[in-house]
Amino acid sequence: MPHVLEILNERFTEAISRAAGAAHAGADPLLRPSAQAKFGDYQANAAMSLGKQIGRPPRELAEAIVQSGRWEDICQKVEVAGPGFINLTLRDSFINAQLAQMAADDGIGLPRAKRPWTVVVDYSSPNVAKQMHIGHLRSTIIGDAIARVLERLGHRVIRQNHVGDWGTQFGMLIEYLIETGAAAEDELKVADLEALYRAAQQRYEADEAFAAHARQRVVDLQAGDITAVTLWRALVDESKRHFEAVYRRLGVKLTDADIRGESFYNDQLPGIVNALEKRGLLHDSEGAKVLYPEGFKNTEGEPLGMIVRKRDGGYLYATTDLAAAKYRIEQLGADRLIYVTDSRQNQHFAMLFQALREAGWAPEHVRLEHVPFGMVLGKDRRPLKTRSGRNVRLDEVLDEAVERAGQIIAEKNPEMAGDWWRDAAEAIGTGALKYADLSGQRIKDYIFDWDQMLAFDGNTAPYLQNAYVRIRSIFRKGEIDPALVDPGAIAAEEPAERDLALKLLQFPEVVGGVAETLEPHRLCSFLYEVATGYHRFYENCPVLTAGDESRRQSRLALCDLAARILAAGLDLLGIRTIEQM
RNA sequence: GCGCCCGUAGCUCAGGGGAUAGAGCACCGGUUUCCUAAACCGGGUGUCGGAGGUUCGAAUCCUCCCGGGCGCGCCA
Repeated sequence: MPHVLEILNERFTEAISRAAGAAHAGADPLLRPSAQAKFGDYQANAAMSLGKQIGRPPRELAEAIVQSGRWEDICQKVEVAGPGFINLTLRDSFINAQLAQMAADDGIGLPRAKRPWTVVVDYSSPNVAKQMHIGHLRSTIIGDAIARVLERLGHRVIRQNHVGDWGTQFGMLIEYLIETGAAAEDELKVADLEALYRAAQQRYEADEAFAAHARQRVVDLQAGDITAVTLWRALVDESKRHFEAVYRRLGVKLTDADIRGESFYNDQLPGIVNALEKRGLLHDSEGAKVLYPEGFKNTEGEPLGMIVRKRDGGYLYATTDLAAAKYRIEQLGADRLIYVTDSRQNQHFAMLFQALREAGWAPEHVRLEHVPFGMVLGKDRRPLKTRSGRNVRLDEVLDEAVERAGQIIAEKNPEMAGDWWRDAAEAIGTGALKYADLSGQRIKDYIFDWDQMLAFDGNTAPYLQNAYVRIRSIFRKGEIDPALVDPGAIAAEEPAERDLALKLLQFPEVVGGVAETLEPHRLCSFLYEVATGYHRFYENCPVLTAGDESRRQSRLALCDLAARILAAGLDLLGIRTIEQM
């Protein structure tokens, strides 16, 4: 089912090629929702630039486009205004028909990709033997939303959680576990991974003999020594349980099956270096093997390189990233690679992508995309830390979010109690936390502010959840089963109804935009507009007491469609809706 | 030094070639015999960091500058 914008686009493309010549059949009509109500519902801005291009007065060209087009069935008014704007007012019957189609569709008008991509989304990527902290929040939340959106549009999404499960730090951890006797227990239980890490690190720094043993453990581990490997695996498993618990609470779709850590690529690394060497891409620099992707310069204006093998023969993250990308393209069949990491890694990914092209591992048709995001800052505009200067743990953040949400709803709706209250607190608390992260342009740093994210006014999750709750409340009160509402009954009459209807019809194009730009905040802005539109409708248009029955049915159907879009949109963001709050 | 990113209302943020730059918060004032007032309505905010340039048209694109953040070979 083509959505409104697609239909308009098609009509305009036709009209333009008729009015301006077939040579301009490909010209973008530049359709936008109108800036102001008096300019209609949509406006097409192509005549101005196109007129200039082909040497015709823009207004005249606009008139010609209007004359050449077919509008009667979809527009009640098409007029040229100002220097050459074409303002469209959609026909109510067209709006209603589109709404009916959308409402009758289980997918609420979201198209399924005709040629699905295989997309690998790399996100979250916490470190084994460390607690997940605030630094993992954005990648986890943004990555999950992106994966959900692509999945919903019918693409084959492969989540990859590239956990840090390898490296020299495991030597000290293993040595510490042995030294303290924890290793001797039947089942390794690490109450606090962070504490373990710190304790081991302290020993490492304070005791030279311990450090020497730890370094030996690294060698043992790499050599496959049974004791070292067993303890390493225990640490990994323990960490996975911790990750899993956080993901479940956060409502993030990552599971154990999505974890493919750095260690997975270990035995591929020598092959990677060999292959690069064979292609003549590597240079020797003080004993290290270095690849110089074209177009990168260092301080002195000399080529900037990526070290793929250290002087001592060890490998680095660049090597692992190359191996992982190659694996994703060749083994997983990916034609779109998405990396959700903080913006500081911009250059690293630019170089990585260039290297992948030069090595021939990423053919031209494979899209390589880094999805960078800014930092989480405190109100003081400094990176968020605890009072003692440590990273804020994610489980602590979640606890606080839920607790604060619980207090707020207890205050606003004292009748809620028990499981209802607890469930609502979870949904609102975690929803607020996630939405705050998703609703701004992801490239910017964002200021972490509990009061703001949990506010019931403004562009927040609770506001959206409340709009949904108010709709559901109507159906409860009227004892009406939404499944029995007739999608064809919608007849938007009042301005508030019409505004809401037009907004709802934009859902498919907005979701499509997110899939293209990988910017979830566009969906947030849209949902916020849906919610404000709904609240306005709610104030102006009684539903249950609408008077005549067909109007009542129409409004019920509009309510249900709005509820479904709010719920579906929030679900794409990984945020739950609830029945009461 | 080189590179990347950011700079929009007092605060938090949308808007990324189109008409008079928008929300929320905060501040003031309204609205409830009526489906959740957890809402809605009204009131006013701006050298869009600055200067040039491109364009019929610039917050948006280009150049330079200022301010802030981050990154620049054996960590990830």
